[in-house]
Amino acid sequence: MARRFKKRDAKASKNLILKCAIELFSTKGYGSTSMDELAKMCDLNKAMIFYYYKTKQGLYEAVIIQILDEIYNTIIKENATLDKPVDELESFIRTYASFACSHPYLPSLLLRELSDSSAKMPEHLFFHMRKLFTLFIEILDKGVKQGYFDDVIPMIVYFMVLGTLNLMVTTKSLRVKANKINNIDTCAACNIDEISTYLIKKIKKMLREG
Amino acid sequence: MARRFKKRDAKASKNLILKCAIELFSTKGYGSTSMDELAKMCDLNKAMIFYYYKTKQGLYEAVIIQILDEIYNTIIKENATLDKPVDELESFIRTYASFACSHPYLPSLLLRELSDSSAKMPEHLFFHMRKLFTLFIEILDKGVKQGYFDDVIPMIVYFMVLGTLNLMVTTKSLRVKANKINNIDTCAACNIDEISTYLIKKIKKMLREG
Amino acid sequence: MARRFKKRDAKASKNLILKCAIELFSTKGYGSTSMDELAKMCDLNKAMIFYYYKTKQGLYEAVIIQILDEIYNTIIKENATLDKPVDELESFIRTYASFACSHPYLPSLLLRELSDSSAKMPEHLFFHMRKLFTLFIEILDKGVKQGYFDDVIPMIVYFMVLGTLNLMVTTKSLRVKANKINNIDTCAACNIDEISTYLIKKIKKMLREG
Amino acid sequence: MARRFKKRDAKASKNLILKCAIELFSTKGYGSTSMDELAKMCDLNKAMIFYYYKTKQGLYEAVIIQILDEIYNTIIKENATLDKPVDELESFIRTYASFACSHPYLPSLLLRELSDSSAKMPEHLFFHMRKLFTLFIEILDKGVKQGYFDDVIPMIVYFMVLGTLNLMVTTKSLRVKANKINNIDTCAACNIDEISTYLIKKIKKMLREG
DNA sequence: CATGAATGAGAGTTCATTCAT
DNA sequence: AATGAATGAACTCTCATTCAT
Repeated sequence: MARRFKKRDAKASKNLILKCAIELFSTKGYGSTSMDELAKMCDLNKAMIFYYYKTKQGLYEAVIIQILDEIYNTIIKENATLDKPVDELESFIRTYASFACSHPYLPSLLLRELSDSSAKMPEHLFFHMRKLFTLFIEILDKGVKQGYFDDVIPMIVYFMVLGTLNLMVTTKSLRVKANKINNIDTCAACNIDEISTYLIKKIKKMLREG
Repeated sequence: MARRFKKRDAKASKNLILKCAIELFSTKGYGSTSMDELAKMCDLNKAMIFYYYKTKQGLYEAVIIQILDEIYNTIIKENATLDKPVDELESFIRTYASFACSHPYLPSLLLRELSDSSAKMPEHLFFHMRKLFTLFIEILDKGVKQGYFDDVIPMIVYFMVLGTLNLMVTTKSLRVKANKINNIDTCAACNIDEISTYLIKKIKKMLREG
Repeated sequence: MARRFKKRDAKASKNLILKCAIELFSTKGYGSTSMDELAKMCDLNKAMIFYYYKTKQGLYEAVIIQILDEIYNTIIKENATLDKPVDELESFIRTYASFACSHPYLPSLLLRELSDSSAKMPEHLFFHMRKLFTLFIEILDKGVKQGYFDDVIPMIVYFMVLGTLNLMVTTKSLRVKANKINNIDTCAACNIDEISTYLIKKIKKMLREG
Repeated sequence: MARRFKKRDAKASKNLILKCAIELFSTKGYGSTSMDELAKMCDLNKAMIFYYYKTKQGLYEAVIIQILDEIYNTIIKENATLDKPVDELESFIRTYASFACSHPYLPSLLLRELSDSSAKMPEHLFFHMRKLFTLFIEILDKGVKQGYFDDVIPMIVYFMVLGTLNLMVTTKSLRVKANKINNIDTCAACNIDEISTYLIKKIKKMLREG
């Protein structure tokens, strides 16, 4: 006999919604994601979404904060064991890269959000975005003070890292396709480690003194 | 006697729609852009949009192709007068940057499109995307052959350029805001020329032999 | 072969919606009236309602204004031929009464609206309400000046007329029922003319000098 | 240790719900009142409402009965000390008026209910409505028999009293506003005693013999 | 070319109500 | 007695699109 009412595990339900929402929002974008579809995807009643997250926009913000928090915490943990800024920079890049890779939807979501009419971005969401950047700045600053780096504009360097990784991850399938058609080298076979290694090498060289 | 029907030549109407569509699609995303709004924006009947572009998706593709074509043509024209690959690279970057700046919606649209579930991207749209990249490859290749550049993975370098510029342009207002709040250096005051100059310098250094 | 698209008679459609809306709003109240039901009732697509009236609230206001206007115009026309205030008062009452009777939903709608948290009543709706009352005031004023009436507080007298007529009309079926059950005299058999006659007689007596 | 469940005695909770329900139903109408809102208003769990009153409709009926009962009992008590019908009539009017004034939501609720598609009004609710009217009839009858009143149709007189008072109370803010805008005399400054006094005087005059 | 009326499907959101605890 | 999670249906409203004129 099928039960009419699902299990009453609030945390599980709330998390399930968040998890599915991350996937949908990032693959289809905010406007093209429907709450009907989301509800069906996590096999929950549509009303539950609003029960937990009030509005679609509210859910969306929860999604972004969740992602940013995860990255931030992962990076912080990794960097705890290091002390040379060059290593910390490398760790930052590798962590972000592997995170982006294992959460392939995340970059597109961040890209989308960053490129939105950003004026109206809610404060608490904005706050989480700055946290990650501030961490990056500190690493570069330390590197400059200790003589490893020179001529640094943190914001631009930050976007060179994020922009490149995000695009490389999100365009994966596109690059494979382009490679097949035109036989142009789109780095179609590169895995994320190779990409990170190249990027790190180049960023280091670019920031080196002299 | 007032005319019931506005008399505009077809081309003007079609172009007006395209122009407004570019702005809307890039500021709000595909799903959140409504044809009603678009029609109101260009003071034309909604049915005209469908008359000219058949479907919303069709209009969207026209928008992207239009953008890519403009960039491509602009770059081609600029580069016609140059012959050193280093100069061509610089020209490519500056042209793209200033274009992105004067069409502030374009980068977000490209970011959005690139990061979409790209499998279903229509062939002819895809074709235009590759054209631009191929141009970039040729510049780098020439640079390598003539001994200016070394250890080049074109795809990654390409995304370092596009990713950085796109993000710097689209996050402008966000960066200004972050700077005011936290007093962190977000390059809030940099104009597009300064950004380009820094980027070019770093890319050159990074690709230099040795 | 059934046509997929209905006749394109804008005026007819718009009026049909208004007509049905009057009936629904007044029999079920604002909150309990659904636009789905309304659409079905006038055999039109639901979207048409919003096409013509923007929102449910907008439609509701159109309904009230429509009603008030009809009453006002009817009374004005009737009174054009009269000049003694006593006759005008009688005409006002009879016209309103017969109108209320032939539009049995109107009084309930007005009652509802009047008794709403009226602060937020839209200006143009409010305007139409005052028009009718102003007309009533003028009649009474003339009556006082010409020595027919004495000791008049127009607002209260106005509500004695409207309140009584509205209640008598809307409670018709209730009164019939109560009469059957308890054998109490609820004026169950009175028609609107008898009611008006009694009301007029009493109002006149009540306003008479001395 | 914080208690998970609030400990309120049943009666208090049940009454609280009723009290809040009266206010909501009368200010917003049946259809526009939500149980969610009601629960929030009395800081109780939504399920409790259904625990005590089974359905929304059930709660609504309880609300009306509660109101009618209060009025009835108040009037009965006041009239116990009187014996002249003229005084009883005056007492009836004053009591109802002051009650309406101190429970400003009540008249609108009664108006609403009376003007509803009254066929489906539940029997026990109907019963309470008749009780009040029967009381009024008895007063008038006595008055006729003792030669104070003449030419009386109780139902109409009843509605002249109720209709007028209800409208005067519910339109208070509206009348103030209209007075400010148009400078027409809407009795905006009258208090309930002045209104009652005028109404009583007029009703008496109107029912007087001759 | 151009218009406005018409459409069906689906959007986000709220509803009254029920159940497990 | 009391709670919060869960539900399905209904809600207002918007969508892309089509047709008659």
